[in-house]
Amino acid sequence: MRVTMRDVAKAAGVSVSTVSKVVNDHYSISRETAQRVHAVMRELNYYPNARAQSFARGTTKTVLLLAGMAPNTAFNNPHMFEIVAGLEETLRKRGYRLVLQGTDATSACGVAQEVISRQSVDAIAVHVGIMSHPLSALLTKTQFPHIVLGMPNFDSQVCWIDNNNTYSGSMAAAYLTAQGYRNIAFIGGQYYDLGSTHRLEGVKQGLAGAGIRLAEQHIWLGESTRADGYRMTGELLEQRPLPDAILCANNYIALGCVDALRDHGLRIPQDMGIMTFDDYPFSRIVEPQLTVVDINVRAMGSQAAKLLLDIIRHPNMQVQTYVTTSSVIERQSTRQK
Amino acid sequence: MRVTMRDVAKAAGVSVSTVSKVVNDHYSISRETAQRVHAVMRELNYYPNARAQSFARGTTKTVLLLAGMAPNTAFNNPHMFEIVAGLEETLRKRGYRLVLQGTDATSACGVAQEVISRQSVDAIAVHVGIMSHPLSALLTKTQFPHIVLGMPNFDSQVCWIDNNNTYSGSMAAAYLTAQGYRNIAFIGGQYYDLGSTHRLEGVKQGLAGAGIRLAEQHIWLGESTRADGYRMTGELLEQRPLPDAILCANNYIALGCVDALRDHGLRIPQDMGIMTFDDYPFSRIVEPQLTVVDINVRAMGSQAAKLLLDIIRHPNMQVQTYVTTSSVIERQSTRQK
DNA sequence: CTGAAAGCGCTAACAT
DNA sequence: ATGTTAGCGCTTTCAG
Repeated sequence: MRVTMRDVAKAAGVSVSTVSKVVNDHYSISRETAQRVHAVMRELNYYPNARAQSFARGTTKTVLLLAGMAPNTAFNNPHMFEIVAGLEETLRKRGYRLVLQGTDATSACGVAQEVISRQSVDAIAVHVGIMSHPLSALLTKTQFPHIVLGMPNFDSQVCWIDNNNTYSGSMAAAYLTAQGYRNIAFIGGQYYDLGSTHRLEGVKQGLAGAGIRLAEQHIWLGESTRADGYRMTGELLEQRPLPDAILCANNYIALGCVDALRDHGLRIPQDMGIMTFDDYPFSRIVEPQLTVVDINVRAMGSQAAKLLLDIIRHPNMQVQTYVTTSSVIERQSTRQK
Repeated sequence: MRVTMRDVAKAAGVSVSTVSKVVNDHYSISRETAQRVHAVMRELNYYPNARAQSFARGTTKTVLLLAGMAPNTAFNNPHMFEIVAGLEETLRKRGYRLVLQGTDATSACGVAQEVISRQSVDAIAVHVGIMSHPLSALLTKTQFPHIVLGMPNFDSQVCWIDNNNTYSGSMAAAYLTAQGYRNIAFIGGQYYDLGSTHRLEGVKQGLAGAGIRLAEQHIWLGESTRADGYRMTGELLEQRPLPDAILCANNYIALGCVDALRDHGLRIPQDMGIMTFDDYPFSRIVEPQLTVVDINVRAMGSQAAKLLLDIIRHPNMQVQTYVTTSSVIERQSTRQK
């Protein structure tokens, strides 16, 4: 039979409540009894039953992550799992566990509803990819401790955290201008792609800071695919004067951009500098390896965990925050000073 | 205040045990009472408290995954997270939850020890990347429900599941011979890389089945890196007669192989066929896109979940099994018939 | 500083 | 078919 607190209490000649206090480092316990009880616990190989603890305490020390996990998600969106890893690590260090639950945008709200009602976890993290209006309403109405990983693309009172894409954009601009580029182009996603839009915004700001204007005919927006990156680059290359560097909003677009430059016989970086965002998945595969603004999404996950634990303590607190975890990684696709 | 079973019982004019039986679909409950109680539950918006359930039942309906999750794991090893997704999906469909815990090979055993003693989960899945002798001993000694994802590279009595790399190897060989290739080479990882070794074994078998022998000078083994793939391909190309196709044990090696062929002025697939294993991460990026034996690791995760649930029911059952979830994806790196 | 005792909300014999 | 009741193992007042 499993050894319980009663067994320890009996063997140590104290009451169960004393054992409980020892387990929980209660201040009122004397050094001697604490030591004695600890010795007995070790001797009997006692470990408190986690289920009983969470029942008695009314908390699970557990956080649920709701995210889309359709087939190939790990391949198509490794960033998400890197955020998860950061989240888990920091939660673990603070005594919490992360439970994973795959779902989609339509059923996420129902799942959250049940989890909240059943009190099976202490808080919920929601990947922005499955956010919806009903879920947003549920979270704000119940005030259940939560955080959304990524800024919702609609107006919402939920707590969220996202990386500061605007800042990353201005970092890219600052880097390129520092390398002497003066005539920069941007190809990216459309208005509903908030990440791309913010990066573009930051690029404009960064360039403005250097007294440079991003010409309208040097901004191309389309789909975030290799194919559309190729197409946009083609169109861009028909403009005169040619830019001296192209900033791609993400890896997929960059991949098409590189293809297009090769097909046009333009050398990187001699004829054209290339820079993009995120160090994955392709930036190190293409020839030449790409200079990027790397975004440490794991750090963002870690930050999300910290915020979430704060929110658990203060459930009515609202946080909506950008974190900056980016840095430039200089490679061969831009000319070095 | 939260609504409990007592409230439901009172409002429905029945006892708590009846409510409990309704909640659990006990056979002894009449249709009428079941309906009435359900109605009350809905009206009061009652959901059973998960913590109390798991305390009273003595089970958590939860599985723990122990895996290495150091920074960049999601980028370097997306396969692992795809397995996780498959595991989670199937567990969820059967009423179980997956909790994630990052750890490393040295601390994994202690973590497992504590989890088992505290009974905080019903079973453990362990990624083979963090397996160790002590952990193996712990799992076999305690007979705690577990499954190792991947075959341990040492002799062990633990339960494990792995994909059938030997079979995948023979599939590759069968495909290449069917396309008319007759003089095939293999470049892969060294003996301790079990995946590569098994693939090679399968390739030999498959070729033998077609009456072809894999010549010793056409087998090169090294590190699983782009650089070593490049090196091995270079050495291979000094052999005469040249092979008509090269099988690469994985994407990293294939990447270097493609580089080397390009540098030697050999066209793919006109001068040399290329084939590799796994559809990620690079097989679709390189020019031309690579024909591969795709291994559906998500299906393996799903299979692992099913086995684990069996093992929970029969804790003394031992399973050590290979699953075959692979298929050939024909692309442009091999000549088509 | 320590102990007694009342729960936490549900499950599962057992009785009716 | 339904109800009674004794736990599950720990936490947490409240007395002492």
